[in-house]
Amino acid sequence: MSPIPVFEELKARSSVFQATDEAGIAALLASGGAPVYLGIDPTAESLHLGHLLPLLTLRRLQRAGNRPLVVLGGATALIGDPSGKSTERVMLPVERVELAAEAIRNQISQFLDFEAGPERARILNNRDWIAPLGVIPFLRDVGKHFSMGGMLGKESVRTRLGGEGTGLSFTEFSYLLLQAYDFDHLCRSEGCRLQIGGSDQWGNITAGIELIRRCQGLEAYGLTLPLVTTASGAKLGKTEAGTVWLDAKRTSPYAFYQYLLQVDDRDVGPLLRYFSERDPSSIRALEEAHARDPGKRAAQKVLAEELTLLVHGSRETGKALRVSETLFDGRAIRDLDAESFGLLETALPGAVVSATDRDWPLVDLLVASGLVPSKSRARTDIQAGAVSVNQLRVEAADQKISRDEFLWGRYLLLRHGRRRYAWIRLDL
RNA sequence: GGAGGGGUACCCAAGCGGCCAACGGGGGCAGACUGUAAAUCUGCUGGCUUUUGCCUUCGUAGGUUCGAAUCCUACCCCCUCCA
Repeated sequence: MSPIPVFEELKARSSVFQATDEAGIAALLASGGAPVYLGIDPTAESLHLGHLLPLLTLRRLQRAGNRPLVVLGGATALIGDPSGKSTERVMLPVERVELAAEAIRNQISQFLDFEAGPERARILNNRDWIAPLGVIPFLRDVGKHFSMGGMLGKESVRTRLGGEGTGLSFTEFSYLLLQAYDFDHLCRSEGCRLQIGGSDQWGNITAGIELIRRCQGLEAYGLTLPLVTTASGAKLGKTEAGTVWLDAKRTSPYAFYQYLLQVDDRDVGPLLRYFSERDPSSIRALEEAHARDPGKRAAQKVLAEELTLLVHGSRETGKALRVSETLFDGRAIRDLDAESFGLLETALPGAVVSATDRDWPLVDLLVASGLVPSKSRARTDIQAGAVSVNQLRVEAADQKISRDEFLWGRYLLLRHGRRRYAWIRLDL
């Protein structure tokens, strides 16, 4: 167990954004075996970096002896949470939500312990108790406890009704009731008194607390975690190129590792505190080392390695590390052997070309490798000096690549910009 | 329901008959400098293409015109004020 109370630890890690009753929560968590509820709506078939803080916090709470209850929103994902959204959402098909729920269930499993005794984790699906509800009982038993005034006062509703947005449908407006009902349900069935969630969940969480007080006369608690953003203001894991997913098929372990390795100096300290397993004093030491010699990226390396290990396991992490060293530690690619290059092939995007041709226009190879979307873009970029082949910059847009430029008779290493690499393999 | 204002590329925002694929800013991409960082400076930024050019875009649908994002008509949506 932690040498300091777990709630204090969360605060030390800046992981507490809002809490309904700090003393009450601290006492509940210290008492041991307290069920803690975290809801995740399955809106995509993978979790992404943004889900990590709530999950890892739940994991910390479990290690401190509490019992995680993860609720997959099989029902709520069909309604759509307006919290934090400026426009009405497109409704998801039922099948998509079901697939997503299954996929996410598997991902969550790797973060929590399902074997332990009283604190063993459980994953539930709110479809199981919401779907059977009839409209009339729901409106009478749940709806009656909500005042329009209170609901209209919620931040998520006000921003949608107030501004220039697209307004808010009744469907999304009623989301709050469902999540509140979930908490009430878990309180009855599992004795759960604490819900955690992202900072945008505050309104939903407090609604549940209120419902529990009215229906059961019990006091329940809520805790929100900060929205993790980067120094440039973006949400962590959201880039122009897309989302950083936890699913290796969507974001390769190498890409995942690289994303974290490239984190802004200003962000790395806070991110370590949020995510690292290391204790606060060791994190502080790391930050100091990083401040002395930021070029080494000691802090980023720890962050990237630790999280890649957690999400993708040691095998993939080792691979991501080796590939990163090969590509960025300034060694000549020719000094490698074909076997080592084969490792790059498994980590980077690339393409296989038929050996029947004698030579290939570079623009075609760039398009085939996925580094650029079109030939015209490839030409533009070559002329801007953005492209190199086997670590040599190419300046001529009509450059052709001949067979003997392939290393070991079959591999070509393409680079676009400073850090995007791809391979071309000759199909022998 | 009435009066007015507005819908322009990823976002904001100019343009208001030809010189408009459309000023400017942001974002993004790339180059220089660095540390695979930040800041700064520079270039590019609708798509395709053998760079000659072709195709698509200024809320939607029509119309006027040699020619429209710019004018006309209808429709849809948003904002402000009045009821």
